[in-house]
Amino acid sequence: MAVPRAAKTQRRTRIQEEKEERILDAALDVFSSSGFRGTTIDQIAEVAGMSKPNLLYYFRTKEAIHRTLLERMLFTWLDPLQAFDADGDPESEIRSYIRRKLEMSRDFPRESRLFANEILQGAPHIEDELKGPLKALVDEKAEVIRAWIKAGKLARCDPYHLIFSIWATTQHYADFDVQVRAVLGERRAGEGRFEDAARYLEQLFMSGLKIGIQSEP
Amino acid sequence: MAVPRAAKTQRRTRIQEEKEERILDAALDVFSSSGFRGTTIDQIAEVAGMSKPNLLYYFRTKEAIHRTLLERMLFTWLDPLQAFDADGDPESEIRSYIRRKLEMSRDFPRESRLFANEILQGAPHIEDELKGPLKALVDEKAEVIRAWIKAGKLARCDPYHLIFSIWATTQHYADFDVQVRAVLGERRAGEGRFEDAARYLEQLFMSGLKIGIQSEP
DNA sequence: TGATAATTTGACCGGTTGGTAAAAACATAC
DNA sequence: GTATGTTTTTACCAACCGGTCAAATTATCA
Repeated sequence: MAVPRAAKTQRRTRIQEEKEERILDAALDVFSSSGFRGTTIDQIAEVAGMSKPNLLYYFRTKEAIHRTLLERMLFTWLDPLQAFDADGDPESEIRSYIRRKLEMSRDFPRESRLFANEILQGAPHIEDELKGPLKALVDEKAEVIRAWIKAGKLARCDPYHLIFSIWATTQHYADFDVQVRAVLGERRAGEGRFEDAARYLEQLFMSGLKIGIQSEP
Repeated sequence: MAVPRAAKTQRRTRIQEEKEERILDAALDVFSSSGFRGTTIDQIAEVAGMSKPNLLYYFRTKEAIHRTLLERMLFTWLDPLQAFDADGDPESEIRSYIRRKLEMSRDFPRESRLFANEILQGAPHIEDELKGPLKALVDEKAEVIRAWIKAGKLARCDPYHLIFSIWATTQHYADFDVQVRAVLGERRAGEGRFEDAARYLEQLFMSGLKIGIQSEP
């Protein structure tokens, strides 16, 4: 009897781990650029270099692959915001948050697009995660920001929209990559665009929030 | 002989115009939330309240509907940037550009999501539009911004990334609407969120670009 | 080595999908 | 009325899609 995913040995074999990883990597490729419904198992199988039934031996359904990817992604997604430290000072905390998020757009664009796709379609698979853990985390960090404002370390502003604007501007470079490249043209669309973006965003947010500037009482 | 779309009369009849409009509206609904491949003709037909073959009498293929929507959308999409006036002053021009883009996110979220979907999938249908007309327009406006900076009316910054950041922050409220609502919670997710966003973004960009502030020579 | 379990394959299935054909139903002009 | 052109419907098809099954192949280990 061939029960998938090694029910007998319980411990996953080397070959299982490798194949599952290859499948998830291929699936991330396809899902992130075609969305859930736009992706076929055959496409994933082809990218992963195996037959469809073989792939389905490791993941029983298309949904199972997608679910696994979303779970992994959400975890790393919340990570930078977790690191936001109430005891740090606003300047370095916000600055490094922006930098980290931008690095994620540069290094994990597929994950960003997978997330964007999911949200665009109305977040059918992760609505609970958004309303639960994500909201809780943002609420917590918004409170931190509010405290900084009260302490006069930051310009008065809506903490939620501040967070939204950091998400939007940084993820833009992953999600709208094609557009960014098209507009910048070949000459400026190299890897340097991320450093340019970092410089610009730092300036925008730092002086936009009047961090380190004591003008206007 | 029944040639679709009135080849004989040449002029489109009232009934044709109405039906085509209904189809496009329904298609915008479905395409914007499911992407091209994720959308079925049957879904569009059902939302439009007609049978699939009847729908295909007005648009011969799924692609034809999609193409029509994208063309229309691109036109209105570039409109606010067109309005960017070199002879105006930076403060009011940028301020009103942000306001307009945000209004578009509020009033035409489906169009925004249609565009986002297309870009996410690598812009297969509009790559030429991006590299041609869009790039040309942005190049032109970037030059305007550069001139403002040279004239000391604006903080020194990369004009392209300035434009990107306005796109990103404003469109975020349409494309990531589900997430925004989830995070804000029921209490704050009403229509007022757009006014909050407008206030916040105005502050961010106005003081971020040091418009009207003469600190630091 | 052989026995046993894990992996891979090819053939297949029912449902869906984009799209067609032809004729029925409807509108319009004379 | 009838003739002509337009719109809608019914029935259909071939390709595709997610997933199953049983048999064949390969790895593991006593």
